[in-house]
Amino acid sequence: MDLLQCPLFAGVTKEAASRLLSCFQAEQQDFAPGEVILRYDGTASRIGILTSGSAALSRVRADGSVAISQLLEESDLFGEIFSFSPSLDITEVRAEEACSVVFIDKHHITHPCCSTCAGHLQVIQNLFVLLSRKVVQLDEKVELLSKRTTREKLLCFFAKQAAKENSAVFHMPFAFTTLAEYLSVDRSAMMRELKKMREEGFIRVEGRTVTLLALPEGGDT
Amino acid sequence: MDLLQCPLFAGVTKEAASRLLSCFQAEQQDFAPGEVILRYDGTASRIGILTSGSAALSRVRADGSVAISQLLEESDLFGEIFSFSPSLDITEVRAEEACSVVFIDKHHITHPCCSTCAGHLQVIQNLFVLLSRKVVQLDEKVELLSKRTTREKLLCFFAKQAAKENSAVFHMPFAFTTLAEYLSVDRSAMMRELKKMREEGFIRVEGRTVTLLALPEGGDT
DNA sequence: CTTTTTCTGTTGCAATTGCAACAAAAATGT
DNA sequence: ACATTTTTGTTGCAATTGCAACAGAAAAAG
Repeated sequence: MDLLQCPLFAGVTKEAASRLLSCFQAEQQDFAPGEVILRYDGTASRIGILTSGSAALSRVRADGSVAISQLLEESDLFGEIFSFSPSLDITEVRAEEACSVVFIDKHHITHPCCSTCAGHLQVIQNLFVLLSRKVVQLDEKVELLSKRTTREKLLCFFAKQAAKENSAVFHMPFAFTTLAEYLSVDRSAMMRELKKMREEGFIRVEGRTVTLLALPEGGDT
Repeated sequence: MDLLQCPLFAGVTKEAASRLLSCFQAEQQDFAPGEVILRYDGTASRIGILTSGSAALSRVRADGSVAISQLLEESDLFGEIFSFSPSLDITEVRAEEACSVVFIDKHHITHPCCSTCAGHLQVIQNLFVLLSRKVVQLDEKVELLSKRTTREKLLCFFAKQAAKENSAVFHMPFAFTTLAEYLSVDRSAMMRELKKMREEGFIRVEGRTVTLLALPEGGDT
């Protein structure tokens, strides 16, 4: 995606946007799949905006196991300001697909260098909207993790995914191994539960295509 | 807390703030402990700002069990815009202590009626800061819930609490029953684990005062 | 087109967890 | 001060889960 067409600059003219970018001292950077985009280390000044590709924010435990905290897609925000003071777990953002990222120092956003700049106010409003979206995403994650059993977590995730694609047949956005890290459950235990659910006729799984045959709970509305 | 001294109006003169409040068509309302402040029902227009007291945003499951999603304190934000489209669970904000709340329609914030209003830009920036804080809180919650075992959840929670009070001896901000709902685990199982941890000499518990005797993991730095 | 790596699928076993049910203690209301 | 409600503390038991270890399938790399 073109940075200037990114939701961050919605409602701002191209000219104003490019002026703002230099005013913000924005830095653009590309990342290959698997590369670490940012490792949280106490430096909480930069806000990252994913302008293309996909990435994951995860906590790597001392024993090496990984818990995916957030899945980041186009126009998502990330950065250490949005994180709690670090635990012993390593917190990092890693590219899933090839990514383009724009870094802006938060200072430039919250303290307008020139409030007269056309579009600055608009950008702040856009950031507000993007941040709201992140809150929604995190809230969704909390809902998932609040489910007591693996089955409930799976059903809730599937229901949300089905709602997104507006069909009982939907596509897994990532591998089952990744799903286990996202739901923060043991992979083999998750596979076992998945098998049970298949046998009991709740779902059908063909590769990464899943069909909800009976949707008990956790969906929208 | 006086609404005009709330972080939302930081850096805004009293005069400008009261002008903005009427411009925003802000509505102030008080709630007694236990009262429902807001039940999410698909009406996603109002942003709530808790100006005094404390409240909890929770999901009530079909079987009646409760999962506390967020604990809200002075100057916290809430509202359906920050929530995922509702599941079958009831989502509600309920007062813990006596609360004062100000409701503002989001429209007034994101679409300035009069961008010339002194302080409007400042309020939007303040909202950005408050929202960032909410993201941090939610991220903290996700970190807690991502822990696999009840023991890890407890230790992580205790470590954070100790960090907040900057002491290995700290005070539980709410009842153990509430803690179980917050960690989304069975209360009796949590008590059992707590007992084990006491016996193994990890912690000491006297009423609502907890002492961390050995802090293994999950703390800050 | 191999080779290597990652992902899927499975299982036994031990440990943890949720559930139900209860008694005692503490807090709350009248 | 007494009655009532809520919270704490406990336990047995069944079910779920994590862990470890593995084999085959699929995907990625060379």
